[in-house]
Amino acid sequence: MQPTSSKKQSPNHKNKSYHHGNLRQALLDAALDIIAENGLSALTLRQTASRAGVSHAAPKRHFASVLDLYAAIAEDGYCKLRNYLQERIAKRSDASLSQVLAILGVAYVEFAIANPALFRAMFHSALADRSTPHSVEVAAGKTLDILVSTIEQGQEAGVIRKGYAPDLALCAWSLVHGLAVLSVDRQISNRRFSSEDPLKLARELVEQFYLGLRP
Amino acid sequence: MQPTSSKKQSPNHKNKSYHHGNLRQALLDAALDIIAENGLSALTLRQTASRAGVSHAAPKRHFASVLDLYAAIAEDGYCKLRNYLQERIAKRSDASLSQVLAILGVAYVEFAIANPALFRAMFHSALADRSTPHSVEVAAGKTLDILVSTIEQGQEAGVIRKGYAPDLALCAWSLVHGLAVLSVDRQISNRRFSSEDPLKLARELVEQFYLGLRP
DNA sequence: CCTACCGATCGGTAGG
DNA sequence: CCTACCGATCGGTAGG
Repeated sequence: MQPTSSKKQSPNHKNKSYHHGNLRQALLDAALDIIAENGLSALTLRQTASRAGVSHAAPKRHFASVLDLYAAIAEDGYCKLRNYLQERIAKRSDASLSQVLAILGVAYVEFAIANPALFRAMFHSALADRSTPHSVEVAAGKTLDILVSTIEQGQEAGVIRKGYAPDLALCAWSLVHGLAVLSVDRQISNRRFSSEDPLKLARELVEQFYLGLRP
Repeated sequence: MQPTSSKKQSPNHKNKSYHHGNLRQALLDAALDIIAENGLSALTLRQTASRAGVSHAAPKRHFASVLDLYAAIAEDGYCKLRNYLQERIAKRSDASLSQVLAILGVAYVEFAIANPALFRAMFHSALADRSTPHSVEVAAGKTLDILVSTIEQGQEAGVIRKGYAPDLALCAWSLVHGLAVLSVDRQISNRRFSSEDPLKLARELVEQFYLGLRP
């Protein structure tokens, strides 16, 4: 996967008027750059506008507040995550349902480590304080559906134990989400765990603990 | 467990001079109140001082910056978490090592849900952006040691599979940390999961998935 | 989408 | 630990 990056301006095309082809996307890219470089607390509308090369009044058309900006980042992030998960499954079309579950779990951690700023922003608690916008709910639901439907198929095939599929999905999600969060927040690398590579640990973890999903 | 709360001033004792018996603790309590009410982004030194009833210059003696304040909250939080985990184990002195592991896992989620503001602050990514202060590392290490030593004892007793204990501890930690984070961030209650009570889910989750720790 | 303003709030400091 | 300042930055808005 490729890191999100921003091209400030078109190189030789009418530099005088800053009318972007897609200012909204430019602002989203700029926001992720800011978060990646200076952390979540550094994200302001003014900084975002400045980095995107527009005046501080310009973002108003697209994002009424920083919370709206966060929501857009989260929605975009869930879409990217969903695409990444689906790509990973598509590459292994011969995999069994149990293997697909493992692939999803590892891919989730991969995504978080490859896009730490995006991942942090997606789960930033500022979003949770207010009621989550509907657009974010929808995007998150679609992404989570991949996991739920895989589990349901596994139940039909008899390789996953009975139970309410969304609950089992939450268990599987919690496991890899915890590892992803601890990795992104540097809680792991700072300590004395043997595996310097969190992905290696993710594979072992998924392999061992997803036993809890079997009949 | 009792929520952290702050007593602003002594009721009838020399109200003119705001010399607290323990300003540092009063500031920590005020900070948690602010986070609980208005979120992490609302925490500033000035607001903290104001809520503690002192001038905005007063905190300087105790916390040079907001990051120092966060570090102190995190250090305090790890100590509280450790005490809570040990209390929970002490109440069930007859439990087997496998049961102790399950108790620790559920208690971790309980702590997060009972102290959401503290839990969020402990893992606030602002801490992770900078190198974690040594005092926080020490407090976190002591807390994590409860889990590691339990696993080591379980390995000696033959009820936990072989392997580098800190790695196994990280697996167990990731599982409950993921559920705790998703609960605190309201990612669970908003969706279609059946269990309205995250603690009920935590018990099932720990019971099923800690199977991955068995030989 | 820009410039030129505004009031509010922040961290910081001098002096007591 | 307080008061009284300071420069910087923020979100917001009027007018083009």
